[in-house]
This record gives sequence, C-alpha cells and structure tokens, in this order.
Amino acid sequence: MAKSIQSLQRAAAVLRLLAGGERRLGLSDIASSLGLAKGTAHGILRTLQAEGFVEQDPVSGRYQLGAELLRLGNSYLDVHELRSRALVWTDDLARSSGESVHLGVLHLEGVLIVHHVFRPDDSRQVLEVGAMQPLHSTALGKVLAAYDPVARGEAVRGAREQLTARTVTDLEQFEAIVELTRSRGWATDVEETWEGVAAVAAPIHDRRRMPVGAIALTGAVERLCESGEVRPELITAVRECARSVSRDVGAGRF
Amino acid sequence: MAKSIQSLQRAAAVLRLLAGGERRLGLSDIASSLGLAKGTAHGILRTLQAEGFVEQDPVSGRYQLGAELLRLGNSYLDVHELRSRALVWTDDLARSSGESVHLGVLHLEGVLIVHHVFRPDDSRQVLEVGAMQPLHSTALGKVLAAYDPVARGEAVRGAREQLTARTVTDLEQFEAIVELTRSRGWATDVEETWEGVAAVAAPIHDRRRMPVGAIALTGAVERLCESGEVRPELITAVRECARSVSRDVGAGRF
DNA sequence: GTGCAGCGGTCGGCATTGTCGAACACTGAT
DNA sequence: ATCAGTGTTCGACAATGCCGACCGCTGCAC
Repeated sequence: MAKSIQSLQRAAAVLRLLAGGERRLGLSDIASSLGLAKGTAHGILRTLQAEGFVEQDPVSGRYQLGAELLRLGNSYLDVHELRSRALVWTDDLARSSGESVHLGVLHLEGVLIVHHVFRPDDSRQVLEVGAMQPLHSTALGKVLAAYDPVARGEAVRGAREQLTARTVTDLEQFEAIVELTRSRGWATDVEETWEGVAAVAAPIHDRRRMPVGAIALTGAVERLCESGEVRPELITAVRECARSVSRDVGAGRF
Repeated sequence: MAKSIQSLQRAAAVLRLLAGGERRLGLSDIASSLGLAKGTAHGILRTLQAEGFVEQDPVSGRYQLGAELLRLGNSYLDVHELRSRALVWTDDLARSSGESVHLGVLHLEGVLIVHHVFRPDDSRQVLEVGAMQPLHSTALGKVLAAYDPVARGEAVRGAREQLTARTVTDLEQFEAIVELTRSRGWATDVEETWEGVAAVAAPIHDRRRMPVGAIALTGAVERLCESGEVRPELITAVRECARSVSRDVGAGRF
C-alpha cells in the first residue's frame, strides 16, 4: 500500500484523541499529545470545525467532537448490509426470548455493536449501538476470535484486562475457550465482563463461510442461567437466529 | 477565518457524498462527482480506509462509510452535555405521557436528533438518534427556528418541501407560525411531516437564554390530539420538561 | 476467443500546499 | 502589575499532496 496523506492521518488522530478523552481538550494539549506544532494543530482543528466534525466551546476555547460525526455514523448504519438483513431476525429473537439482542462486528481491537434490540419490557435501557466491547471476555468477542483469524490475533496480542472475578486473562485458558467455541459453534459469557450479566453468542457467516459478525443474547444471569450454565433452549435460539441471518446474507450476495 | 486545509475539505466532501448516496460508490463516480482527478480521489480514499472511516467491498471495489464513524459518533454522544443532562427528564416525560420523546439540536439545515426515548410499550420502534428532521414542518424545527436566528435563516432560505397535504410551504404563513411559536413558547406538528403523526415541542435555553436545543413529544395523531389540537396537558408536560432541562443546563455551567 | 471499454490502482514531476515556529491578543491567577 | 497560560495569526520555506498519463485487470459484447 502506498503512502497515506499526512494531514488526513493527523486529522484522524485528532478525532481519535478527542473521542478518547472524556472531557474537552485544549489546543495545546492536542498539539503536544500528537507531537505537532500548535499552528499545525490549529489548522487541522479549524478545518474540522468548519466541516462540523469538531466543535469548540466559545467560552473556554476547548474542542470536542462535532455533530456531523453522529450524522455520518447514522448513515453508516443505513448502508450496513449485515445490519439491515439481521433486523427482523434479531427482533424475533428478542421477542421470543424476552431478552436484549446485540449484533457485533470486529473493529480494531474489539467488537463494535452495530445493532441493539432492547429487552421487550418497560425497564430503562441505554442504547449501546456504536459502543465497543472487549474480545476476550464477551460472548460476541469469543465467537469472533474463534472464527476470524484477525480477531483471534488481536485477542491474543492485546491486553486481556481483568474485568470481574471470573474474567479469563490467562493465554492458555483463553485459547482453550476459543478452541471449544469453534468446535461447538457458540460461546458464553457468565459474569466475565459485567457482574450479574450473562450472554450467549453465535457467529454469522457469508456464503464463503467467512465470519462477518456475531449475534448475542444478553441478560441478567439469574434469568439466563440455570446452575451456572446458560439454559440450552436459549443457546438453540441464538444459533438458530445466527443461521437465519447467515442464510439471508449468503442468499443476497449475487 | 483563515484558509482551510484542502485535503481535509475534500475528504469531508467524500464522506458526505458517501453518506448521501444510498448505495456504495465507485472510485470514478466519486472523483467525477467532486471534480477531482482519479489519483487524487484514490489517495484520499486510501487514507480514509486506513483510518477506518471508509470501507471497500473487496469484490466490487466500491466504497462505503466505515465503522470508525459509528464509534466516533457514539463518543460524540458521550461528551454531549445537553444530552446527558436531559436523560432523566426526557425519560420521565416518556413514562408519564406514554409517548416517545426526542431531543434535537440545530445542525446544518435541519434538526439533528441526539436523543430518543422509545414509547414505553412493546411495539417495534426504530431508533432515530443521528437522523435529521426538516426545520419547517416538525415541531422541533419550528421551535428552533423561532428562537435561534441561524435556524430561522436556514428555514426561510431553504426549500420548504411539501411532505404531506398539511405541510406549510408558503413563506408568509411559515413566518406567522414562527412568530406564534415565539410568543407562546411551544410549537406543534399535526401531520405536517408524516401522515398520522403529531408532535409538540418546547425550547431549551442556557443561562444566557440562548436556545441550545428542543424537546418534542411524538406519537399517533389520534392519541395526541383532540379535535385537531394537541391535548393541553401534553403541551404543559413538554414545556415543564424543557424548563427542567434548561434549569439543569443553566445551573451546571459554572 | 478476442476485442474493447470500463474499472481501480500506481507512479513521478511539478508547484501548490500544508507545515513550522515566532509573534500576537487575550484571559485569569498570582 | 506581572506572568504564565491560552487560542490564534502570519509568512517563509520546502515538503507535500495534486495531477494526468500509464498499468493490469475484469467483464461484457461481438
């Protein structure tokens, strides 16, 4: 691959920096964090601001991400083929199981949630579309690591953070889980990422049997599990749903 | 304002073009649409792809928006101060009224939805966060046009598309509505944007009384309205909610 | 099978373009 | 009043990204 455009690389780094920092960032912080001259960083920010990718607080002068990113992110979802094909199936799964359903794809060093069906009751729930989940501890992540060599590489290479008491961080144990997942075709997460939360996931393949994403059923551990294991009928339902989406994706690819 | 960085402007134009076109676009289409040489467009796309802002279908070679945009758009929501302060109030409003609630801000020539609370029942609903609404026909848009001079300018200048039989497109009538909205402090949309859908909206101000957004209650016209008018208790509830958020925003700004 | 027309991708010369660092106006705290 | 910060502007320099011709490939048509 030939060389990238320098100013674009830097602009992308600025956006990622702003996305990482919780609070608004000042120009000097940004410039020094990226090793740029203040004037250079200012030029990039000025342009990003004019395009709506970045906003500036008029009183403090600090910068934060802009609204245009939200609009473009939404457009991304509109075009997302896997997501559109999964809509009805995931909806059915949430309805029949009474739990929330997530659709995730591999992105960078984690799982990006591209669709989220709320649990069908009146409880308060926050939408997680656009959020990232770790590869090593979540059901979605394990499934992707089991079928996608790139995901597996990231999970093995990356830091497997200890999120709860039950998180598996040891490399050998993790690889055994990946192996088990590939052989049986599904993965679970029983309080390995969040206390009290369990999940089951199954992979989605395209017609060349390449993994393109995963579907997960997530809910309170006391509802999903029986004596420490996820209830078999839920596992079946998730796998069934993932197979349906796979068929749908494969069929439409001509 | 000094000059913008050319390559960034062009990259932003590429992203917007990809966001606009429903389908994936080819390199030549992009280059000719923006009046660029193919080599130039390719350099920009190559960099955007490396950064994750654009993805390329390996078989057709066509380009579409990338996952990084979704992630960044989500980060934008995390930092959004107005949204975070409005969360609890809008939730209460949806709960007490039994209808869905939207929080919108002015962006470009329309209203950008930054928060959406689903109607609290089991019906299928699509999340509209990140979507745009027109200024001239929606309740949110009218409120923003009434209080924000920039929004008003956009609404007056822009094309006021006829969306339903009841949409007001005439400039004079529209300005009368804006005037009425400002004097009474709220706006409605009874089947002016979508058939069968009605809405009420009220403005959110910061402590300098500058408009920063608007809150709307949206639902089926037969539930929200009585003899062609939105029910008074709903109008009161929306205004109350908007005032609460305004107080919250104003109080936290020190 | 063979031609052609379209695609995406590459390369190198030219000059436009973005970079850099110093100087600027301004704010707020010392 | 001073000072240490901030975000911003500016101009000179050369590195940078732009352009247009060229390449290899695919797929359609004949």
